[in-house]
Amino acid sequence: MTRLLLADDHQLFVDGLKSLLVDEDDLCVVGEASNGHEVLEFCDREPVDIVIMDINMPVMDGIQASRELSKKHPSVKVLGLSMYNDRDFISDVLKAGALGYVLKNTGKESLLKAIATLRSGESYLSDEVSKTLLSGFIRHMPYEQAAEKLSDRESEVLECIASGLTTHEIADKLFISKNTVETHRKNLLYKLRARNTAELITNAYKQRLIQ
Amino acid sequence: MTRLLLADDHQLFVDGLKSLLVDEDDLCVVGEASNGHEVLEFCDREPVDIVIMDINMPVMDGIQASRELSKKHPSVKVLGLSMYNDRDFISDVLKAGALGYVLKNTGKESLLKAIATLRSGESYLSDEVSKTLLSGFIRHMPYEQAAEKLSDRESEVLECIASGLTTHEIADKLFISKNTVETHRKNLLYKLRARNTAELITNAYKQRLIQ
DNA sequence: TCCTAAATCCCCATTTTCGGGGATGCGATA
DNA sequence: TATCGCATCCCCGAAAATGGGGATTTAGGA
Repeated sequence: MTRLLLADDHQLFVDGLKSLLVDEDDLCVVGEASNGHEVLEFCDREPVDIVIMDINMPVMDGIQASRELSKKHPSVKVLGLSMYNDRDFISDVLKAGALGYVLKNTGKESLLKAIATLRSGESYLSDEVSKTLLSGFIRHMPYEQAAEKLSDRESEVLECIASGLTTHEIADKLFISKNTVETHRKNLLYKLRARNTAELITNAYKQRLIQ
Repeated sequence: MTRLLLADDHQLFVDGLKSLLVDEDDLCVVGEASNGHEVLEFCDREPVDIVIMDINMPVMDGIQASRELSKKHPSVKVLGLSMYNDRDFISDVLKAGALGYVLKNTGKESLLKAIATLRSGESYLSDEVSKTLLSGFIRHMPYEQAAEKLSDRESEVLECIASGLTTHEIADKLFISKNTVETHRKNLLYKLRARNTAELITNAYKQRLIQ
């Protein structure tokens, strides 16, 4: 009997999944969570085999939750669930410790297969997902390593830029010189491979660095 | 017996809903669709009482589908379903002809209530949703009328800006003078209430005008 | 200890945006 | 018909961003 924890901030989706899984007699939904914190709390209290975790959740998202979980409860397996078939995104999820990733637009069979595979200790990626990952690795190898993480300060500056502040205004707000802000801006443009502010913001959104 | 058509591009969600609704003996899921076109096609073929329609779908989204449906099949009632509790968004859905709107993060009960209410010919908005709508109308009245729709050309220019093209490059791409692009850019800044390109792109993302 | 990354600061030339102004033609619609 | 929105085009000056260059300090890891 596999003990499942369902984590999704959309109650309706959780209800649907539960009702979908209740027919399977080797599966048992032992709990629900609507954010990452609740997942961690639940796993502290009760034994769980697999967490079926939506990635986009408020308070603490699925990626952060997977990271924490793999530290505190390495025996708990995480199956990532999301609508996004995006290379960087999937890559983040797997790096965070998830053993599997399933798109929300796949069917019941795929989900059951993923659960069974994870249960046996192997990892599971649906066909579409593994295709996306592979194509990414092949095409964007030089791009990949350059997609460095932003420093805290850079993220802060990025947010300010996105909200429409000019370099000078950001300098005032953060109590630094405008030259410093200019440097951060330059580094952001370089790191996000953008030619100007517009592309910077677009890429930031696509790479989920803001919002 | 109420005939339901489920429209959502996430097969897993559809499967979940179906399994959730199968217990209700006054409800009957007569079909599924994964985009707006399929909804219209299905309604051309078979009688449907209520379409439970995800708003964010590829090919033809729920808003467009609702609009078409209210022309061609006014008897078919639409229950909008989405994760977004956003005033403008909900308003668009209702304007498109949907009789109800339910958030995906509400529970089974809320959905059943919505179906029953729509069945009786009344409209249904969950508590959260109606709160959002009302607060919006009260707070943003002057803002509201100014949130005009963008023209086709403006949207096109917006996309170009977002992808990092300069005014000159956009002019070349669209075979117009750069003065024209400048004018469009100015109008975009005005319409989206942005002070500069960065805020323009940010607001465009927030108002779902791109991506 | 040495090395590196991050954060801070500075200068300068070129390009682009921003925010005013104004103008024409066209098609819809009131 | 007359107005209105849309798309097109034009000019200009001030402000900001862009893209080079260079620099110091501090904190942390190898």
